[in-house]
Amino acid sequence: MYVTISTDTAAGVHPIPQSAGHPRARTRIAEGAYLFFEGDEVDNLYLIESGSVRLTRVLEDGRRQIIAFGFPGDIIGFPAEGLYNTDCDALRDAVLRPIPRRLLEDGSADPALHKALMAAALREISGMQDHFMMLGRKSASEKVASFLGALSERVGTRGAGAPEITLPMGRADIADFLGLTTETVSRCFSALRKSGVIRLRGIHTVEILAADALAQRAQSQLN
Amino acid sequence: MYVTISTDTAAGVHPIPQSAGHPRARTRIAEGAYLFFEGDEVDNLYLIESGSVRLTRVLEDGRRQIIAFGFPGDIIGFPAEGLYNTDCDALRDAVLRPIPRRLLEDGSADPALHKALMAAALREISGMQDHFMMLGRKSASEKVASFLGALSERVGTRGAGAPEITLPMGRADIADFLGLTTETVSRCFSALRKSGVIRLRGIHTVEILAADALAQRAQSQLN
DNA sequence: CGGGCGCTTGAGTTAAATCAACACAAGTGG
DNA sequence: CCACTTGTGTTGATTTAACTCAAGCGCCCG
Repeated sequence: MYVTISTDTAAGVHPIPQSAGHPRARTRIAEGAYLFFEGDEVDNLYLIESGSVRLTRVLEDGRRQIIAFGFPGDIIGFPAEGLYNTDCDALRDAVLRPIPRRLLEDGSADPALHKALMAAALREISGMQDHFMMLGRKSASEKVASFLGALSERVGTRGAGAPEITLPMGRADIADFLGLTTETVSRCFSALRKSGVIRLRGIHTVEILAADALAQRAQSQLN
Repeated sequence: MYVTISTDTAAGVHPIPQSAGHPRARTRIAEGAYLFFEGDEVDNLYLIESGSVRLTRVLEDGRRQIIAFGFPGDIIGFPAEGLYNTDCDALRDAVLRPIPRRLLEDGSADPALHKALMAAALREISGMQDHFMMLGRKSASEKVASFLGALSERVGTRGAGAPEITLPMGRADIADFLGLTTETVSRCFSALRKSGVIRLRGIHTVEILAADALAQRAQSQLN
């Protein structure tokens, strides 16, 4: 999840063929369990079918950066020099479809899937570039607003009432994704709440009362 | 240039075949000239043969983030949904080998090149993740030290004397790459100079007097 | 030689981090 | 069933790293 990929873009243009990979095989990981670690040999990529995961990098001294959150429809586990380049664990119980690595590297075995994987990798590059802009050049409140806006696009419900997001991650995860502290994230949530842009229905459910105002705040810091 | 890609890794493992693309064709761009803009249709990727380029994204209000610097051996211009996702202009006069986009997307035309391009894209993803860690979780002095260390690895000279880097970019570019201001970058350079880690021979030439100390400072802020 | 741009340095300000306390819910065990 | 612990989130007070504003310097180029 790289903050700008809309559901349309992510799922629509190059859908993963149903027949892909091991058509039947599924990998299940329980909340908190790890799927792989940075430096492990890559055997499979994974298509997330349900649940959500967290891709992290850690510095020796413990500082952590969340590289991405993975939601249903996302493909995770692209190798660099044959190795995973992040840790991956489940935020919520997840079901994944393994896709053998050779289908990424060898175009002849399944051309359609190969193309879809390639497109996913390229989309990942593009999405990460938005994340750069966010990490490097946005204020705390802009970051949080951008994050909520992107999540709303990607995994929000769009029913009759106000759009709603269920956050599978905690404040600390959001902080580590945005390059902030939990306190700052919390304060930004509070500010959005107090100005009527969002409403919190429990800690993990965000109602978006004013999507336009949220979009404003994602680009300029008019409190 | 994504801050951790060593020359070995970048050039060694999956070299771009000499025959690639239009074997003879070359594109030349003069210092300051643009090669492409964000949103342009991608016709070619480019292998940088000489010179250096700058890949940037700009926010409506003018805030700028440099996504990457491109040096000889790098491949730039990976499309997302068929479009370039950054602007690209030359820091120094550059010579580029165009590689038709279809050779990335169609594996059958030139399998070896296709594989090499795929590997380059995957390496790019991995490299960007290091950049995330840097933007999100490192202090200004750590960022600058990391940057100089990475540049030294990538384009430094390693002769008899002290290793040396020729910076093709100005302080403002470094700032926009690291998510800092020019003033802060300048102060970090001065701090490194005053503590004897580097020496400046003119504004664009950095001698690394203590590579070990530089590496230290890239990970922990012992001034 | 003069002008201008890019770099450096200093002083003051500010956004976010840090430090600290507290609230609240969920889970545990007596 | 209630005390107690534990984890997570919120809020407040204070500190600090980096930004902003401002001035000066030096180098390149006409």
